[in-house]
Amino acid sequence: MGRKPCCAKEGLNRGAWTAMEDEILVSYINDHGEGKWGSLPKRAGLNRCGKSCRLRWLNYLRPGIKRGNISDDEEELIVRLHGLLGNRWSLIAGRLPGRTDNEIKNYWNTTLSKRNQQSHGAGCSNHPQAKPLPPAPQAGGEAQALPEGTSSSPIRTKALRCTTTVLAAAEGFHEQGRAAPEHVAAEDQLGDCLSIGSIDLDLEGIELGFMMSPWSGGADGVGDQHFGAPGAEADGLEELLGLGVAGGGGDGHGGLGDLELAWLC
DNA sequence: AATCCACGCAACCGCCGAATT
DNA sequence: AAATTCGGCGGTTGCGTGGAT
Repeated sequence: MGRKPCCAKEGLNRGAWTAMEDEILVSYINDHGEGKWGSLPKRAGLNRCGKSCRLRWLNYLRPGIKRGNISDDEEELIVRLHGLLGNRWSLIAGRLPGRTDNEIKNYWNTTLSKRNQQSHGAGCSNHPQAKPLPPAPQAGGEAQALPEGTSSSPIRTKALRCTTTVLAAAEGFHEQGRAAPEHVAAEDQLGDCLSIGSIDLDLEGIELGFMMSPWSGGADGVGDQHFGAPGAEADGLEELLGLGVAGGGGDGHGGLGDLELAWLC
């Protein structure tokens, strides 16, 4: 499909934003609201591409952004969510109010991935950090993750890049010769490295029920504020992850639509 | 004091799916 | 139905900074 490349236009400012540009962008968005990023620069009088404006706003200028000083609780939550979701930074960020996907991605790449590497080889403990990083979910990657000759019918709600975790569970069932499991206990498949809880898939009703195990809650409640009481039954992934519930800081990230479930049939 | 190097972070790039034409 | 546009995401790059030599 033909598509003009963003930011290809010559003469646009690139690189670090100036205070003046920030001011113009904030002022414009305060007056006119977000959106229409493609035409925003022109309307606002910014010599930037729309994507650049969007990125600047979402990651740095938006109200409520927290910068730096990632707490231990936030860090643990990042690690846990990364173990569950892989490199789904926007989803992870949606669980950390005030944090952006870019910041979490950077934090992971600079800090946590190193720590993960250091602890690699120490065996699979109860901590996901001790587990090798899951392969980054790639577009269409779920298909190749399935055994040959296996057809899959993913519930593809929005994101193609998928939850490797759930697929891994499905794979495990395939290996057990169960073509169409009625119930998938993800915890069994994932081992205690991911003590997220058990996942029940009712394929007939395409209903999901989750029994959650305790998440370590921190002093500020980051770890458990969205997940309900331990053992409580949630209504699905959305509640499990707190996606779309309480807005996750209202940044528009996350949501059940971002998740994909796959099963073998 | 000067240079080198490693690290962290901000920003860019390319791709994708959804929405629109 | 096909083409195009838009918004969004994750991976990667490159610059600035601080520490080591």
